[in-house]
Amino acid sequence: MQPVPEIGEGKRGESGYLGYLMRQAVAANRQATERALEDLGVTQPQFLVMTLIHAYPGSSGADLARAAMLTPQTMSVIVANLEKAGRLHRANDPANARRQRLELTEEGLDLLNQSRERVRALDRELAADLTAEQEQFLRKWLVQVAQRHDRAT
Amino acid sequence: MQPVPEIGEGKRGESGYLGYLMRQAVAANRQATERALEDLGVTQPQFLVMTLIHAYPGSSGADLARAAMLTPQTMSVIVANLEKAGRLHRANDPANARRQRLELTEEGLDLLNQSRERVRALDRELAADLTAEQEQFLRKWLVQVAQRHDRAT
DNA sequence: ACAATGATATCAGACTACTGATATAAGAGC
DNA sequence: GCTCTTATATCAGTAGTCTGATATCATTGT
Repeated sequence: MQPVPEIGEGKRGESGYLGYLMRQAVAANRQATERALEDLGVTQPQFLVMTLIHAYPGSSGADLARAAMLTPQTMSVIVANLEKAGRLHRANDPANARRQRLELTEEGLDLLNQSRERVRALDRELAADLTAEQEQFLRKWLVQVAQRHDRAT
Repeated sequence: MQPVPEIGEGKRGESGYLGYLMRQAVAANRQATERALEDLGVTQPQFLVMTLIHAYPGSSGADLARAAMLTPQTMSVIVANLEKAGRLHRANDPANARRQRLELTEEGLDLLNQSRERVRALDRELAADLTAEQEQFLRKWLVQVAQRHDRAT
């Protein structure tokens, strides 16, 4: 009663939907990432948001939501969890009473630096078996896929 | 204060983390898929599970969880929502009192057929600009990424 | 026959992620 | 000045996803 194929076989292999294969690969990569960050208590979305705040300090929640392709509501939850853990703090924006400037705390910056190394190592593995041409083709295709559907929104 | 790059620029373009670019592409594709299935009231995970049940009728929740690389608990939620919507029903397994055989209802099968066409159309777009060799390379790489991290579990 | 192990389903709690609705602040146009 | 639109933040509700814990059924080993 379990004729369910293994990864790499049947529809779960090279003959499956491209969309399914992408999701399968991303899911595997996400699990590997979360395992790597587990002992730091950092999730993948939290790592992404800390990275963004570090790159663009003083951004608002709305800014971060746009950058991460998430809704402001979703970002608000992630930011709240990071704040609860003492990894960022909110400051008033002198020019706009509605805006909240988000900045990493010392602890947040420290965690980000530790996390970044591990994530980078995982990322290098992804391209380990590729030639420079293959990697470039891949990157271009991934960006195109994101752009195509983004425009359609 | 919003120097946040557009998709395709800076870290969100070809120079970004491969893992990030993959996620960005998958997120865009998922949004396109959910928009295409919106009026049917079918989500992407629901479409996946209906497809699996159709391919392997009588599977248990645990079987489906393995096939979809999800935990049994997650699958239980999706199955419960599908059941609540009248798209599948549970039947007793004569050989195992614990197991529940999952099967699509008429309505579920009908929805699956409508959904499948739309998803297939989107999937063809993904490969539209690729040569046969490029597509084959891509498929192989995606499967490899999934397999690498799956083995490490 | 019985105990240990494994498989299945499910409860509880947490984090992401969405839509929809609401409230308030800023900016634009008149 | 006043309104209309836009931007921002947040509340409420739903769906998907995880880990951890429990309970029950099946199988295996002795």
